[in-house]
Amino acid sequence: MLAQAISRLRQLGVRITPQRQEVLRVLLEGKQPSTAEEILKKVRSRYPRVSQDTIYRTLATFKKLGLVNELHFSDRCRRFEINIRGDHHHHMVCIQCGNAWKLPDCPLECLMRAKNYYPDFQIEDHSFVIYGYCPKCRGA
Amino acid sequence: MLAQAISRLRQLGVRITPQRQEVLRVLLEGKQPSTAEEILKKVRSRYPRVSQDTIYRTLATFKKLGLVNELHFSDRCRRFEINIRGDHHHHMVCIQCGNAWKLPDCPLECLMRAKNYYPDFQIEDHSFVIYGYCPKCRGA
DNA sequence: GAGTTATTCCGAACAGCTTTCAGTTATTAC
DNA sequence: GTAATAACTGAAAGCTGTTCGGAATAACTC
Repeated sequence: MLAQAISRLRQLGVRITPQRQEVLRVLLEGKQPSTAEEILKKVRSRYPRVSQDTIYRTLATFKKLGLVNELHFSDRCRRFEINIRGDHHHHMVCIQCGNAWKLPDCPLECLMRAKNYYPDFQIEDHSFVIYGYCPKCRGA
Repeated sequence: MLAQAISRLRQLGVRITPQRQEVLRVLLEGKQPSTAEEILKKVRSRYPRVSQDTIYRTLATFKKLGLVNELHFSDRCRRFEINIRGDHHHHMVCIQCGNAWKLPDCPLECLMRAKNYYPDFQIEDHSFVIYGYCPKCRGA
């Protein structure tokens, strides 16, 4: 998985630095979409001197290459998630703890209806997010 | 419309200040969900001394009272929209110019499927956004 | 293994938003 | 009306997530 991603980077003519490898590793391991800060923390547990803007720049690079998706939930920070081919999905997000779960499917019907309704709009992307309280945070 | 909203504020025990009335007016006039900065600019054209934090505070108050919806598109700032009863809707947003259009419907099916899939998650809200290029920005 | 050039690190800047606090004002009680 | 008071406002400072500029470093090319 990591090896795959790295060879993909190499193909794309991007330098493979230890920092980038580590960011990739963290993204692949992370089960939740992560904020830059979370990623930084994890990367620093191995490479303590990595600066936060290396993280931001790396994520920007990966995003441009399509290796990573950038997500915006209802808080102020961006989250990043590895983009695995054929794994298009949406999220259910806990307002309390910020954790996210994959939704079982995608509102395709709605997307098609919108397409018919606004035929001249050139659709590029879409997002569906459900907000609420996860089982753990419900009681607390 | 404005009078309605104001009487609703009064019912809720919130003070009716000129600043708040003006924010309401701007929101009711605005056809697009607006950023705090846009709202501030418009409010200042009548009340030049209004501070930005009054805008933020007012919007937070209105949101708490359910008078206003907060939206998150793919950029980093929040947008606000007047919440008219019975007018639940989602948005189609132009990546270029930032304008937004109301979608004809809501991905209810998808929401229900998610509900069945994660029965212990307490759903509070949801958002569906379509991104792309509007007819005007397509060519440019 | 030397050169080149992208990438990294660091400090500081920036944008959007929030807090604090002193002063003002819309509302309530008289 | 008038006074009391709790809610509100404006100004400035502060916070958080993100980006920039430039010198130093190190990955890739030959």
